[in-house]
Amino acid sequence: MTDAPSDAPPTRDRLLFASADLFRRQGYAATGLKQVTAQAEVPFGSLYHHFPEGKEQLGEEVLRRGGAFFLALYEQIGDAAADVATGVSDFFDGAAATLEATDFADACPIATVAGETASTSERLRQACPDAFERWLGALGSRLEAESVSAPRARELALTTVMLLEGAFLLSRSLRSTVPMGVARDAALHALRAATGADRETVA
Amino acid sequence: MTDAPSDAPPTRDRLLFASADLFRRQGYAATGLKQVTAQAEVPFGSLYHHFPEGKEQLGEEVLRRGGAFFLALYEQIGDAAADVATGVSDFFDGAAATLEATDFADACPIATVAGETASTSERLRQACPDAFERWLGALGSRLEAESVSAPRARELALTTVMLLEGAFLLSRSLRSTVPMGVARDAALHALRAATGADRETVA
DNA sequence: GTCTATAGAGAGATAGAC
DNA sequence: GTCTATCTCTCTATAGAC
Repeated sequence: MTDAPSDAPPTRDRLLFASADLFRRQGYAATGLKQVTAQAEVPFGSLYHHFPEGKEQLGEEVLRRGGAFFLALYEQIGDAAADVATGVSDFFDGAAATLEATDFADACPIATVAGETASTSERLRQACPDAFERWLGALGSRLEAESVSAPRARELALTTVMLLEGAFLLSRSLRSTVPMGVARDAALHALRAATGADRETVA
Repeated sequence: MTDAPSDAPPTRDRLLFASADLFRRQGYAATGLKQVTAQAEVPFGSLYHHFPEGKEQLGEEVLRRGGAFFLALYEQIGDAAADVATGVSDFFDGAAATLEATDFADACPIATVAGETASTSERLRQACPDAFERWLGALGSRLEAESVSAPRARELALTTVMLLEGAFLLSRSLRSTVPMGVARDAALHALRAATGADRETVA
């Protein structure tokens, strides 16, 4: 009942939002908690009130929120699209637009931290496959709804997510949206071949 | 002439080797120079003798060496393979075997640092596209030698590298070589379609 | 050139006033 | 529950003996 009648964004959310921004751009280790509280405009001590387990708890919640955010974004775009392939294509286009608009800073909300912590923090590592699996499940379900077999749907979902993650890395590194566009086309080609839009070119 | 008659691995190389190992596994920011010198079994002060510009210089050289190492590895595997698609498949299989042998710690020599520093250090960021471009050039050249047009060769090379990077991230995160295997199959399919091995299934 | 000791800054975490 | 001040530790980097 502490924040029931509150109006402005709650302190805890401001901390999560600032952390998500900094972790995604700079990585987990390079981001200091002082920097987080400064950007969130929150007194330093409040961080340990809302996240008593410290930086690792904050990191885990940021990963879970980031994963859920990307999932929701995909579901929204997927719902609006005519078919799975179109939805995926739209998602890649949106990612390219965001990269360009943010000077190639805002990419995947979990990739940078996932790479840093895969071998160093079991708690943070575990949060990443949890997010990835939800993405894979969402994409796979839509593919199965378009008559793709379950094993093939899983392969296609994995391929799509890997292309997306690879495209984020190369686009950020090369400072160009060309990789993202090429990845979109590659994903589109694989999905259309499996879902029947290009059925005539396959056996 | 200081290290001319030396036999054991030179100090400078030991530092680069240890740094490459730690940066790849933990990331750049999470790795301390104390940890580097300890693992290299080199006195701390020697680091600044060999790398007077400090951590950033060390990071840059590690990225350049790592990129060259992966290029040489691919060229070696590519030379031994019957065609481009087979060489790429062998490379992915080798990556999967290494991941499994190192408990999913040893993946791409530059990906982790590339993600961390893409938006924070222009010096380190720049070293990554330099490496990526050499990989893309090597793969593209082999594709052109198999009669693929230059623009299409570039697209296929990009797709292959993005699948590889995405597979490294997913495989490390999920602690499974399944993503790497799926990425190999996806790359194989795209390459075979373009180089003619499956010509009958394409227009 | 090799190596030790330390400077100075900043990290994560905490105690305790309010 | 909010916020300030500080503790301890570790970081990068450097000075200077050998």
